Amino acid sequence: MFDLSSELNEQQCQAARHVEGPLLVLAGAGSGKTRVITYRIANLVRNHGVAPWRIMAVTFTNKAAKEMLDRVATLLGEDARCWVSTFHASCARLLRQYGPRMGVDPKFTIYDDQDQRAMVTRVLKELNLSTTQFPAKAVAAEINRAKQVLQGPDEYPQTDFYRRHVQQLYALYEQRMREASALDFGDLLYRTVLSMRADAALAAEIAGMFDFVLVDEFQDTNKVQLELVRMLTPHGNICVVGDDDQSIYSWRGADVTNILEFEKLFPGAVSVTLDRNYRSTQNILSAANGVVSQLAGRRPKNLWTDNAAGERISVMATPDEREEARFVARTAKELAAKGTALSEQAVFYRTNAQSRVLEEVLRAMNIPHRVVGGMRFYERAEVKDIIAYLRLIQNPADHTAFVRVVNTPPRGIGKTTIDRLIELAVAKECSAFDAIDFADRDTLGAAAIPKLAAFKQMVQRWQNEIAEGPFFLAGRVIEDSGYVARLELENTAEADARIENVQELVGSIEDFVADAEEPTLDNFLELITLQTDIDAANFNADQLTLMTVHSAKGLEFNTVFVTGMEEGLFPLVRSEDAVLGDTDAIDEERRLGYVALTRARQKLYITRARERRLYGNTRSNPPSRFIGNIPSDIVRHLAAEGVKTELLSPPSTRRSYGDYRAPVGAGTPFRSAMTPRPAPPRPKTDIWVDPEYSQLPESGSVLVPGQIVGHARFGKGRVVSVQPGANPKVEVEFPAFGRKVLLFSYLEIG
DNA sequence: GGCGCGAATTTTTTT
DNA sequence: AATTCGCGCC
Repeated sequence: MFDLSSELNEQQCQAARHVEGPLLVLAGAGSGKTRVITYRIANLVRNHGVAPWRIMAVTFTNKAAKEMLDRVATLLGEDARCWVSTFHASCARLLRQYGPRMGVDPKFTIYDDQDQRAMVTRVLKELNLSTTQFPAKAVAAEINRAKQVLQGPDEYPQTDFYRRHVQQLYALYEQRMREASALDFGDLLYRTVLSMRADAALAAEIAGMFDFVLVDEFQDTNKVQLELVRMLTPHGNICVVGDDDQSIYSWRGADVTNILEFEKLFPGAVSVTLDRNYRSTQNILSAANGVVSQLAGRRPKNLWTDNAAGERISVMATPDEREEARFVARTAKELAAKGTALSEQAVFYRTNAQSRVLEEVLRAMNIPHRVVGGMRFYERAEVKDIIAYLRLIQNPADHTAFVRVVNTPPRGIGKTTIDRLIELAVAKECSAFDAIDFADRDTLGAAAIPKLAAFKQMVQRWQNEIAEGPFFLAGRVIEDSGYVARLELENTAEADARIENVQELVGSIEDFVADAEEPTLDNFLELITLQTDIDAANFNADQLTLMTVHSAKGLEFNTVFVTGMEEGLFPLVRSEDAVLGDTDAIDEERRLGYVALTRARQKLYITRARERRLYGNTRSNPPSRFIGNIPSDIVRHLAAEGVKTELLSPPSTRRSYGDYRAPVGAGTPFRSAMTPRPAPPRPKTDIWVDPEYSQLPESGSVLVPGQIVGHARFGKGRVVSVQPGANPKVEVEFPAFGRKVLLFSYLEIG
């Protein structure tokens, strides 16, 4: 017998023990959610004789899926394999398996947002619509939104001029996607649900595969996902886990009511609240509770802990964002010296734009750091190019891939040629790739035809070698297409960096081939489109982590810096929202604030800049209302000279933060919180000056000629000269490779 | 087919 | 401020 009670607290145990019928687990931050899920699975398997493969667990990220799988394996052994994957991956798998019955080509290619936008742009062109009136991005968003509420082109409301055109675009988009054998992310869910709705036998067959279904992060599910979950669980054995206080993706279609009204949606549901936190100090929890307790309409829970009070929350006000960054850098360094590894510390911000100054300062101070998010590896142009070639091999109808590489590197196939070829393809009702065969002198320029034919032959040659696998094919592509040769010719630091990225891609394909059970091209392509986060592997290096609050969800660190805690920035408010008094938007910011604070285990620093430059202009923001929501007795206001500063702002005499307390009760116009601060006279000492780092030279100049630096490919070398700029370049002399001009960011500084 | 200039755009982004 | 994008011209 598998004993739950010795491993779990009472609530956890109650949840893990639950067997049949709907179960809602409201799991506060740090309450041992994953533990409950894995123990519940173990309980089902060990104590109730459920076959692991009849349990389906759905998560949102591959990382979460992997972690769950690992932890189940720890409890039950490697062979106890349940179906753990993301919503999208599950659907992709079903669509491949049941393709013909679902009206989908089982060899479909998955289009990411970029590919989708390219397709929308094409359709816009085809319908001769202006891209200013109908921005591809907005149209794509509209299509995604429609799919999230299960509206096809026919159901799409044509209520006004704009929507009538979007409807046309949507319809043609769907047609072209079908012709390209392509599915966008939204399609994966939408098509699965649609087919199951249309075909009761199929729905029964799929639902019959699982006896128990479990959904993690349920507060982030949207309507299609809910529908899918319902169709998968006619038996009612559905367990969802989530926290409405951490719902931060409503702008992407996530619908909190799914979790708020779970009992209504699944009658007879049992709900368990996990409100004991094992992660954070009492003070950190009190701070987080302060921020979130202002919310109306949340599921009641009061996170508590047995942990010690811990340090007070440090709140630091700096003159500007540069000083803010220096404070963070210096503090992180000090803490590292005292034993908190950099990898145990993280810096959060509301918008990616804020990372820039932080990066500059950290770089100047030689503090190892990594930025999560931003441009992802698989989204880089050169990586997408090579992948587009691979996609074309697998699916020559893939329109976006074709257009992307038919003239990359340049092989004399111009815009006009491509446009005419697409026209021809539309006329012949085939893919652009196949249309090459129909090209004659009447339809295309005489010079273009042999070039296109040669391109087609090249791709077909690769297709004959498809069985050799992705690693072999990637090598072929790089060689035959002349892609890297062309970059080598350019001989610039940027081109070299791109070559390195291509090589890194090849390396990752090699890893895939070594690890995967079935290292086919198809599997590789599916993996990389559905799995975007490759840097997870490097998480162990001793580096300070920088990321947006959104990407921080689900993670925890010993020490957390939450930066830019200013009205307007965090909570981030666009002026239109403020005029409307958009309480929903502010509520979501509040939950975001809650997520940020609850990531910290031991130490929490909140920083704000009195003046900040953003998008070209300087503005001075009052402190975030969230700071005012933290009980003042657990806050330590930092300013000059560390310790003494506590005395600078005793709460009784100077309510400098209290002035910005959020309006009480819903409906209070947001504006009232924005009332300009009456600017209390502030003592000079309130300005924190760091004697050591304030005089730092501008970024890039930390390198001086003669210095020894490292490089992944060329090893150690000596700096010859430095070219400053947005992307600083460094000329380095390598013993074995000679002089190279390299991008600063590719160098390792010892 | 490539280059260059002006204009627009800048919240978050699990897949 | 900075980067990206699209258009127009050579």
